[in-house]
Order: sequence, then structure tokens, then C-alpha cells
Amino acid sequence: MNELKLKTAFDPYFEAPVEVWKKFTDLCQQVSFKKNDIIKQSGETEKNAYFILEGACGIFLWKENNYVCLDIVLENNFFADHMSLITAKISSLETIALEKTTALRISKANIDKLKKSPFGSVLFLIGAESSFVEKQQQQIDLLMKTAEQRYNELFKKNPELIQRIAQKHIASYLGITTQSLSRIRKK
Amino acid sequence: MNELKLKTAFDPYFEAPVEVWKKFTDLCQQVSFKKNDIIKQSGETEKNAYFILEGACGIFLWKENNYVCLDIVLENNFFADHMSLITAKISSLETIALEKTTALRISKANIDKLKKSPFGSVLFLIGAESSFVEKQQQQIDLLMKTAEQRYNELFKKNPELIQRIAQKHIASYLGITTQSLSRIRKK
DNA sequence: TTGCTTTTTTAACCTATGGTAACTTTTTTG
DNA sequence: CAAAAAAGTTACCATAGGTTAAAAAAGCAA
Repeated sequence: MNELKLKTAFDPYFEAPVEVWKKFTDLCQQVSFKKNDIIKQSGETEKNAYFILEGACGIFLWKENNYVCLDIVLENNFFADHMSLITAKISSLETIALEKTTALRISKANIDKLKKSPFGSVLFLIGAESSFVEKQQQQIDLLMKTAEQRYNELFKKNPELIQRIAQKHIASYLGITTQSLSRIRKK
Repeated sequence: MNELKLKTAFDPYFEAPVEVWKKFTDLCQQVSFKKNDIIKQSGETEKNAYFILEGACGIFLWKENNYVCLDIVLENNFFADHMSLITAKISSLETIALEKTTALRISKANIDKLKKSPFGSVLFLIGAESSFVEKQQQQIDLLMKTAEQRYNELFKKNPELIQRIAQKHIASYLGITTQSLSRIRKK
């Protein structure tokens, strides 16, 4: 079941037989979170990665009494505080379930084991590379576009996300206040 | 000679014997650029990565009649339009030598070959992961900090870069105009 | 349903940064 | 080395988006 979901999600990037994904899922536990559950707290080290089966999660950074949202991830994608997972250091990022969520959890120990296999090294290389590309695109958007352009493009690219996720999170993901987002939406 | 430079640069991340780096440099050609040479033009596909031996390079995106700088890279680091290299698609990014530069050039074909070796798969995984971490930090800085904070932190972290690189590039890297940077510097 | 909490909207005012333009300094080039 | 081009500075006004505050709407628990 789950191995098929993973295969489907990754086939566009590289094809691996379903038995290989089965081995992957055998290393995972299924976990679930309630809406607003904190998955990883600020100041801790990330010890897992998650493949979201259903729901949505976000990664946040607190700044005095409010916060910014660095990423919002929907089902059929990997999710984690990748920075902390990669550096194996504590990070001040917080990961939160933004909806009732079920996910496959894989431990860092198992990730490290997998990285040594041909399959794992390709999987995580592709994961890291596409995360980089996505982050660079976010950097470009922040540097070159107005808040209004960023909102319109997000809306076009992922209208479902805008329906499902609270505006305060979307606003902070776009780098603006909820007031500004509201102002933009009025148009 | 060059293999030692590479070993020294990468030992903090993972240690490989110098003979392995020798094999790496055997796949490279040494190239040099004059200041302001365009290494890869907008609209082309990146066909190489570079390890900068001496000098500095930047990666830029044009926006009507001006531009933003996505990254400035000094000697002893890898440099490329990674996005285009990864996706193997054209990108509108432009890479430019910001100083007289000498570098080791490795072709995408050789990179792909290397990725299949144990050494290469670790090297490029670590490269992609640390590029991601760096990009995420840039995203955080853009979302949470003022231009003045970003300037002061860059100055603290890399005072040499501020000496060597033209202010117009630094300004665009920080996401501001040269006029704003000038205003900040006056303090 | 009712009442309480959280989220979203609206509005008035403020600030950091952008745009334009004139001027000065530095760098490049014949 | 002088002339020309590029880069940096300064001053002015314009504006996107922040801040504060409060009302309205939506969500949620009892």
C-alpha cells in the first residue's frame, strides 16, 4: 500500500521497483498527529524524517512574539527539519502538523544506513538537490517579487494549499503579515 | 597540488585520501576568467561545475533593467548554476567572474559518472545538503531580518568579501539597492 | 445552542526601502 | 596620463508593507 504511494510520488524523479520501496517502508513506522501538534520542538535535534500520507505540516521559526513559516508540505512529500537532520545539530526550527496528519516516520539511524545503499544514496541525493532548487526559487521570489505577486503565484500553483491552510501561516510563508495578506486578498 | 586544496577544503565535511582527490582532479581542466567574464549565460544549460582556485564568482538573475545576486562564492568552494546543472534544463541565471579567477572545471558528464562511485555519491550528497542549508539560512535572513542586520552579519561573517566585491553586487545579494546600502554603510 | 477563543478583516498611521536624479569618486581604457 | 565610463554617495519624494487597535467572523468546547 504505502510502498506504492512512495513509488508513485518518486517515479517522476527516478524509478525504483516496488520491492525496493517495500524495504524502505519496512524501516518506517506509521504515526499520526492531531492538528497543531508540535512534531519537533525548537532547540531539539531532528531525529526523523516523515513521508506524509495524509494531511499537511509546516516548519516554523519564532522571532520574539511571532514567527515565520519556511515551508508548508502536503501529503505525498517528505517532511522534516532537514537542516537539523543534515547537520545533526539542534536547530531553532519547529515542525508542526497543520492538519490531522498521518505519516511514515523513518529514523535518522535508518536514513544513515540507507544512504550507504545504492538506492538510498540516489534517493537522498535527489531529495537534497530538489530541496535546494526549491529553496533557491523561494529566495528568488523573495528578492524579486512583491508580496502580491508571490500570493498570486502560490494561488495559481497550489490553490488547494490556500484553501486548506490558515491564512496566518500562508502570510508568514509569503513573508508578510496577515493584515497585508488580507489587504491583498481583497482585490 | 590542486588535489591537496580540495582535500583541505573538504576534510571538515568528510575525509577522503588524497589519491581519491587526485582522481577527481584528473577529470578537471584548469580554466581562467577575466574580471566580469560571463561564464554561463542566461538561457543556457549549465554544463560544468567549477572549483574556484583563486578569485570570486557570482550567480545573477536579471529583472528588467537590473538584477539580483543569488550567491557570491570565493576560492576553495564549488561554484555553478546548480539549479540548471541539477535539472539539466536551461535557466535564466547567469554566472559571472567577479574577479580574475582560476578554477578547476568538471563536466556534467564526468559529474554524472562520479555520482555512481561511492566517493562521488557522498561528495555530491554533502554538497547538495550543505547548499540547501545555506539557501534556507538565506531565506530565513530575508524573511526575518532588516537589510541593516543582513549587512552587519555579512560583514561580521565575511569581512573579506565586503572588501573584494563591488558594492552593487553586495547590495543586490542583500536584496537592496546600492543607494540603501550606501545609507547603511554611512552609520 | 451559547459563550469563549482564535482568526480574519478593516482602518489609521508609520517606517524602511525604492526610484529618480545630480554629484563625486574610482576604475578602465585608449 | 587624460578622457570616458562605471561605481558610489547624497538628497529628495513615493510607496509597499509594518504596527497598532478594534471590530467582525469563524471555530470550538461545554
